[in-house]
Amino acid sequence: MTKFKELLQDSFSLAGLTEEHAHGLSELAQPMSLKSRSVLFKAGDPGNGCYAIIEGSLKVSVVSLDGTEQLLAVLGSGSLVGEIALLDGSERSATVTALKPCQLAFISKAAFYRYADENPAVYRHMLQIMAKRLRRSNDALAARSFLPLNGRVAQTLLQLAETFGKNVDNNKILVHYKISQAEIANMAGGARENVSRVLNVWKREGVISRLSGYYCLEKPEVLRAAAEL
Amino acid sequence: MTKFKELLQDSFSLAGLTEEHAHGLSELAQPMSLKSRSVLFKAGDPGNGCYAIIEGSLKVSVVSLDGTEQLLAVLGSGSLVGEIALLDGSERSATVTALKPCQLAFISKAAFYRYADENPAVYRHMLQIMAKRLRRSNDALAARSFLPLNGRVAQTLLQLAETFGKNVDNNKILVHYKISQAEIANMAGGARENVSRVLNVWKREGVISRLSGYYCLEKPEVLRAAAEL
DNA sequence: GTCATTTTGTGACCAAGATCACAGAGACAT
DNA sequence: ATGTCTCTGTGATCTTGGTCACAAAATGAC
Repeated sequence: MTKFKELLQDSFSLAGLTEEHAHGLSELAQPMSLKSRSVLFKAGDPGNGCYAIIEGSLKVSVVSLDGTEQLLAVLGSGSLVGEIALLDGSERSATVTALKPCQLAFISKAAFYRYADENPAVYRHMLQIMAKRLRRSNDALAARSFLPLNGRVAQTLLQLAETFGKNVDNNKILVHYKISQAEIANMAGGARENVSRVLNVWKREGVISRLSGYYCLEKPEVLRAAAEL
Repeated sequence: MTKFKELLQDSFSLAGLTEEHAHGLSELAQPMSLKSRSVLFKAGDPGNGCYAIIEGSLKVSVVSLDGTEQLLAVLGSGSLVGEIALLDGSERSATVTALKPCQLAFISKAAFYRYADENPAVYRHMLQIMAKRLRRSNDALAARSFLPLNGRVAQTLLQLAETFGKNVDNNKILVHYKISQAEIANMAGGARENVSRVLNVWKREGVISRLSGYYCLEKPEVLRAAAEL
């Protein structure tokens, strides 16, 4: 078996599928890679398949007329992107851009349905993923209307921790991913300057710290409290 | 066949399933009804199934600690509610309350999966619904960060028009659903007073009007322009 | 009808956060 | 090391929209 297929299988397993289905799907997928900063697709493009992230990370965002962007998610290996258009047959709903060099696996619409029809577990799994996404999206929306900026920043940090966090010590979480304030601001929906202020208050209070460029959540419970609806 | 099952079948057909599957599912569903203003379930409750709306309407909302609520959607007959918890096996993600007396059909988790495993078309259909929901949720989030209040109100009106609108004349849309400013404000994410101001500006400009309690979108294109990201 | 309750309209004020304007720090290429 | 970027911190405004406070309408109950 090729290296690619092994990785792909791992990726699907990670995402919660059985060994067997991960293998089956990996047979149907097209390997491809993407340079950092390049765009996988833009909102409005036609969409005829989805991608599994084998390695690397990318961002899902919506860009407004004046060029400001709202990040919907930052995804790492083991995640799926581009499912929405695959599933409802409409155009791509957001823009996806590589943040780091990526190894992807493209699964065409036809291949997906062909395989899933034979293996309903794949459908169940996909539905589960969609449910999680919807849950998160609704949470973000609720946060936008209930939480002040610091709460939204807390939420964003916790979300990043979910995807990129490594537990260290007693419930301290190291976010193993280089991220700028500007990006956090785009996710939290606030101005970069104000995010900076919020972050500094927490840094002074020892709630978070920066270790060689990575954020470390020293007291996640404080953040969780701030993000409470 | 009972009246209930007929209605249910219609409901599922409306939602895009074939006659045959609508019939199959209707066999598995439990009829139930709900008085106006009563709560179907609350965020945090355990969830073991979903509901199809045969008749009536209800709202999906998230309530904050201090009691203010954010409406995620207002759903009418032919829609499905409560799928998220059904699909990811977690607790209910939002609170659902009847706005008008409702006829519902409860589909248990077990019944759903039993039937869907035999009929993959049901899975495909469900995925399509989820994709649409996710799309809308993401749009709302983007609107929250890009659009000023009037844009969000415009978006809300157009969304209501999608669910409850009847086309009349040349592209005028009558929203056949009684809704208060307070509810519009909760959907758009703004204070009721300011929504009132926005609405009045449009009323004066002839963009919208009220016909015996119902809003009528006289110039939907103006609203669409205002809601443009 | 008449009274009560819920919606709606509008002004005056206030506050959270956006925007502007820089200065200092790091990163990294040559 | 030196210069060029891109990131970060912080103060000083400015603006949107939230909050408060009512009055006027509309709706419903009896």
